[in-house]
Amino acid sequence: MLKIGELSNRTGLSAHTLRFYEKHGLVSASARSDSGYRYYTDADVRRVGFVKTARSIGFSLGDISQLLSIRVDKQSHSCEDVTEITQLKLDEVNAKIVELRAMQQTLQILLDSCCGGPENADHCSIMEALEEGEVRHSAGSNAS
Amino acid sequence: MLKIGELSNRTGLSAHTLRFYEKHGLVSASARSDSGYRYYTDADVRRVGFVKTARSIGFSLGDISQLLSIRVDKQSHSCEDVTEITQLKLDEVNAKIVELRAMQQTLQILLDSCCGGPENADHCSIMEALEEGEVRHSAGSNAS
DNA sequence: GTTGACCTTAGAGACGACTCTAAGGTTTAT
DNA sequence: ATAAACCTTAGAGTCGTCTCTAAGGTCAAC
Repeated sequence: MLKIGELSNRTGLSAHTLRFYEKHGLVSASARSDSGYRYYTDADVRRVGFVKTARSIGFSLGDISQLLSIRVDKQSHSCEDVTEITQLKLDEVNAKIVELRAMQQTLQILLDSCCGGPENADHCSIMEALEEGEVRHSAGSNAS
Repeated sequence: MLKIGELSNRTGLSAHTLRFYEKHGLVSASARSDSGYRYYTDADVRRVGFVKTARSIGFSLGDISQLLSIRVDKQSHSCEDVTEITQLKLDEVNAKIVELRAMQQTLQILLDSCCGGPENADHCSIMEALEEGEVRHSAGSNAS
């Protein structure tokens, strides 16, 4: 039975984050002391580990919610349920990569077109390209 | 001299967005009617176009702020100033791509490891991998 | 019996880029 | 003269994931 600070030390997640996860229904302490302190069981610790691993792969808290509800009742769920979530995530990631590659290309073209020197920017080809809107890019939008 | 709705139609940016940009110092109307309506000049329209183009490439509003201040006084700025912003953006984009590719790989490995069938998830290898934390990935974090 | 490290809660703040609302004032067409 | 379509403002809400604060209660050591 760990207190929140001990769990925090063990997982590297802050106590704040653990409470935040609890508020969002991801992980809660199985027990509380009389004074209200959270006490985490080994099962809780494993659940936190699961969340942490899923998070590190890039699953959103919403995804993880779904995965957790599969986890607590694996009998009632199929591998297909799990792969569906995973596949959707992969699709998302792939879509983002496509977007970012378009940005990458455009930025590289702009950089290649400009001398980058100490000359004044009066005829800077990057500025001109932005001015003209003459920027080819297959996918668009979404800043940092 | 265009009113905000006309500019909105012409640029595809909503009037809300144009006002939002103004609030953040990106684009304002050069003139106002007696009753306070914004009137945009051709120069304003070009400035909005510049913002829109830069945005479509992936520059943040902060980046665009910097680019705009170069734009209004190109003499005092060098190509280097412009390429620096662009290079930083490219670095950001590249870093994100690396991150996403790590996620992509991990997700693909997980998908490959699982049958994805209608069997119950009791021995699902994806769930097991998340459980064990046995997930290899070179870069991590950041969900959708 | 007090210090100091720990814990509690509700709620606010941060990031970025919008998006929308409420409560009005103006312009244009009929 | 009235309706419809436009415009104004300040400010709140949205998304996701925390991160922090204020104002206190609790626990272990000395």
